[in-house]
Order: sequence, then C-alpha cells, then structure tokens
Amino acid sequence: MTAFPTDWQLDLDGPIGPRLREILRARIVSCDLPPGARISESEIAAAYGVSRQPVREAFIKLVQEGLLKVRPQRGSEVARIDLQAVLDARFVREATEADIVSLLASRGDPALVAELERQIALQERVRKNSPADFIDLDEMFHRTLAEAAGRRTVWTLIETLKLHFDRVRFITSATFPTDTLLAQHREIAARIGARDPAGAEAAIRTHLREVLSHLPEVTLAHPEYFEGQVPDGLSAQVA
Amino acid sequence: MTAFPTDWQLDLDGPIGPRLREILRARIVSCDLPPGARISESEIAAAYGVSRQPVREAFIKLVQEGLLKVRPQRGSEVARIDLQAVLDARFVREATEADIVSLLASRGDPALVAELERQIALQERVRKNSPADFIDLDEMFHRTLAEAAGRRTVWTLIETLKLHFDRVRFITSATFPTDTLLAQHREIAARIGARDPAGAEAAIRTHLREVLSHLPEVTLAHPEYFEGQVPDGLSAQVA
DNA sequence: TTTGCTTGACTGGTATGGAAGTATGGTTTA
DNA sequence: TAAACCATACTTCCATACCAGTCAAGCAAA
Repeated sequence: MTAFPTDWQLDLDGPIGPRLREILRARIVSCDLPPGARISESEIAAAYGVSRQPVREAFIKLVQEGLLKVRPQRGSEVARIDLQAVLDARFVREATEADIVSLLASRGDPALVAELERQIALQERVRKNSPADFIDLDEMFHRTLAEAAGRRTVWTLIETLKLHFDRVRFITSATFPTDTLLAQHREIAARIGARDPAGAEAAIRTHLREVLSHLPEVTLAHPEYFEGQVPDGLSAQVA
Repeated sequence: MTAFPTDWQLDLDGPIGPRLREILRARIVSCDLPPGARISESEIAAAYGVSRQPVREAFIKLVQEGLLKVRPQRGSEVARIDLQAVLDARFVREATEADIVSLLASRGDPALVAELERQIALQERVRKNSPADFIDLDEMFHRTLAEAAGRRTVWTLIETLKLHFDRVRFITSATFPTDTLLAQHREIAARIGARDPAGAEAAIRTHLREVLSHLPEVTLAHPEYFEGQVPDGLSAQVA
C-alpha cells in the first residue's frame, strides 16, 4: 500500500542499482535527505556496503528526475526545491487531470462512480488516524481516474511530476487538510456521476490547487530548502 | 537551430556520457537505430572508441526515457513504439498546451502576437524547401507559447513527451502536411490576438491532433516498429 | 597582516576485469 | 531421426583501479 519503502535497508538480492534508486528517492522526498544536503557516491556506497557503480547508476536517475544535482569534480547535493518547477508540474497535472475528468464525466460510468465512492468511504475511515495512509489513498483515487479514462501510461507521467510537490507535501503533512480534500473528492465523484464535464473539471482544478495551499508558509518556514529567491507574489500564483 | 546533432561523431572533449546519450537518442528518434534493433554496451563502446562505462550511463538514461529496453544478462534493444504511450503523451501535451494558449488568449499580449507572426512568416519561407527546418521552427513556436505563459520548465517536460511521437513524425516526414500546420499556427496566433480563449484552445487541440494524423498508415507500413498488436479502432482514437 | 602559491585530500568520470546469467549451436544418446 | 545435453560465446551487472579537476588549509613572501 505504501508508495515508498518504509525501511531504508538495502536487500542485496537481485539488481541493487534500481533498488538503491528507490531508497534514495524515498529519503529525498521525505526530507530524510533534506534539500541542499551534500552527499557523495563513495559515502553512500560505504553506507550501504556496495561499490560506487550502482550508486552512480542511482544518482544518474535521480539527476534526471530533478531530485539531485551533481557537479563534476565538485560534489553532489540534494536538489533544492525549484518553485518554478513545482508550480509548472502542478500546471501540467491540473491540465491533464482536468481533461481526464471531463472525459469521464461525459461518459458517467456508474461502475466507476461506485468504485470512487467505495474509495472515498475508505478515505473517510482512515482520515483521522493515519494521514500517511490517506496520502496513499489519495494517490490511488487519482490513479483510478487516469486508468478509467483509458490512459494507462498517463499516471506514470504524473507520478514523476508528483515527486516535486510531494516533497512540499511531506513537510506540510502535519497540517494536511484531509477534511477539505475528502469533500473535494466527493464533489469530483458527484460531478462525474451527474455527467457534468464542466463541473467535474472545475472541481478537480480546485482540488489540485488545494494541495499546494500551504506552499507560501513552507517557503517562509524553510527558505533554505528552496532554490533562489522566493518571489513575493507566490500566494497569488498558488491560488 | 537543429534540435539534434546531425553528425553522429563523438567529440571526446568533456564528459562523454551525456554526449553519447544525445547522439544515441538522435539516432533512435530518426530511426537510424530502428525500433527492435539489438545493440549492446560493448558494441557501442567499440564503435565510438570509449569504454563500456559511459555507454552504460547513456543506456540508463535512454531506458528512463522509454527509448531503450534492457533485459539483464540477455541484451538490449531499441524500444518498439508503444502506441498507448504515444497517444497518452499526446493527450498530456494537448491538455497542457490547451491551458497555455487559453491563458495567453485571456491576456492577448500584442508583443507576443507580433512575435508569433514573425515566426509564422519564417515558417512560410522555409516551408517548401526544407521540411526539416520547418520542424525546428514548429518546435520553437510551441516553446514560445509555453515561455510566454511563464511556464519555463513546462516545455522541458513536453520535450520528453515529444520524443515518442517524434519517432512517428520522422517516419512520416516525407508526407508532412506543412501547409495545414502553417494555417493552424495562423489560427492559433489569431485567436490569441482576438482574446478568444475558447477559440485558441480549440485551435491548438486541432493542431496537435494533426501531428499524428498519419499514424494509422505508419502502423500498417511498418508493423514491426510497434509494440504488441495494433488495435482496430486506431483511426478513431487519433482523431 | 595580507596576499599568493603549493600541496594534498577530496570530488566525479573513465577504463578494465571478473562474476552471474542466458541464448545458441554442435554433439551425443536413445 | 529426434530429443537431450553440454560447451561456448555472448549479455548485463558489479567491483576495483586510475585519472583529472576542484577546493581548502597551510606555508612563504611581501
């Protein structure tokens, strides 16, 4: 159920390069390796008891995902959060999912709506107790929408986008407005069931903007986590 | 101006891993390394006179871009074109650029419209003689739209999506309907200038569907280039 | 005290060797 | 003839060694 491995131990059976990549990615996204932290290939290699080569392999992938910055002969560090990249990733995700739910609403498949409501009931149940599980359920909700639209591979694309503002989300997880998000899920499912494309589209746009609603506070609380200067009109851009 | 290196010689100054990656990517996209072609690390290493390590590095990146398939201890081959991935990539791009031009049209910046018309005039000039240059200009046109919307990093995201249907586009470049595309560019610029968001959005959606208009023919001409079975209702999905 | 240079301990990039696994083609056996 | 077997030549993956560039501390000279 969990999206990331919870323990950061490396199992040496099978290919360790990809495995190491997932571990490091989880550590970065969860801010166990905070933005700006300096790490080296040999350091990680020694820590996990492997050679530098698989570490290097993992580093290359993390660089391509924008989670790591490597400067030859100088050193590597966990990429600071690029606000522009975060906002742009949300822009792409919003546009994509808006088209998805619009398409779904024009169909109004009752089976899909039933499945969504089943998931919403689950979300309701775990809401109070375990916010981490709620995040997993939220992810499943959106993946279900994408796959219902016949866009099998779209979700994998969105997943790489999600990485960037998942880092933000992890910092704000304490103040995560699960009640608001849950209500928005209900609205989305309702608009799809009512065959109201415009309404469904509007609902999910509102929903996806909610995710970054606490971004301005985070930039103030942890300015050292962010790339460059935090612009003044941030609140306006988020909303 | 050209999006890819035209000659496939490897300059040994500076890091050769990233360089090699671009070269191989260009060769794959242009079908010089056709889908399904089997290649190995050592083979490429010998061909370019480098060791296997930077080749491996390039391979990892290509795998992550979905252009290469590597099966451990078996061999690597150029990934066949995944129709679902192509159509989904177009879906994401269409949704994203639709929101972009909608935003731009709500502003109606005259300076932007002037720039677009300047580019269109250029496109008109090179249209007949060099279709390759037209492709480059088309790319610049769309990048201009993204950057004008203040979405600096969105275009880099779209570029990775573009890779997949650029492979299709390269095969059909002979029958590329430059006149139609040019007219659609004019329509997009006009709707932005007229401050008509809905019209601009509709125009660019039509435009982006045109790019894959020849996809069904290609799947029939080269079925060995594609992953799995080509579905019957393809034409409907494209349109 | 300040400036400039040297030196050495890092960094990531590359080359090479060996280990584990897979496909292939020829050989042997029923 | 046909099926089972084995040697061999691949493949990718990991470990190790070496290379070149970077940076900072410390010493020497002004």
